[in-house]
Amino acid sequence: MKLPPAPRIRRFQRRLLAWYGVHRRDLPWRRTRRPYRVLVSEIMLQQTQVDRVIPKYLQFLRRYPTIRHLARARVEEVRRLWYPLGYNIRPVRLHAIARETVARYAGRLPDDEEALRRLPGIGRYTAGAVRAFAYGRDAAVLDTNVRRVLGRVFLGPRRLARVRGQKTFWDLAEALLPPGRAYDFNQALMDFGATWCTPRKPQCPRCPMRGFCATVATSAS
DNA sequence: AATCCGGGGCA
DNA sequence: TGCCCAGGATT
Repeated sequence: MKLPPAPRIRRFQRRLLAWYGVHRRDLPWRRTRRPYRVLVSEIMLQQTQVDRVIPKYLQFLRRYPTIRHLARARVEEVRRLWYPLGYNIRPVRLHAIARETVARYAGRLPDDEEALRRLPGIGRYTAGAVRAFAYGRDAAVLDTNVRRVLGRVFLGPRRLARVRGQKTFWDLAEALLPPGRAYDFNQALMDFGATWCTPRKPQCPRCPMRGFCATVATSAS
């Protein structure tokens, strides 16, 4: 697809980061960059809302403070502690990641995409999240929030309706990433989608992207 | 690229 | 009830 022109990209980056400075959420996993904690949060957040993850994240880390604690645990116990987050294959895979990381990587989670994605339960999103949030790398993330924001702002309803796969969105997410600021930019993008550019009743009237958003421009109101 | 996966919150 | 949620694995 045709990527947005450079000036628009810069304007989007600037306005998103400015918005983030004012409206960002204070979430437990933003208080650390330790790879293990980032990993636990990202696995829990797969298809699961932030508000349901927070208490379980804190409880899980109290029970398994390090990746070695988790690796030593019995999988059945980990599975019980997971309830009621759902997708109960996730704790099994997280436990397997802990054991494999201790066994093959001396307890240090890999920071390269290929090694991360060989681990069970880590796909493109989670690999990018670990690389950006734990290791400060310039890695893009694409989740349901980012997809909605980018689809609205840069594609608009007409083009959006014709998009099939995820490639368009990944290309956009990578093109927009400001080098050296992937942590804040990715967190900002997800916060923005979760609290401003929401599925229903988005905050268009006071949206910082209003001037160039491809969707607000076509909406009746 | 399409489908399936588990469970809870909310309009 | 139906939609939505910081996706990944399998086909």
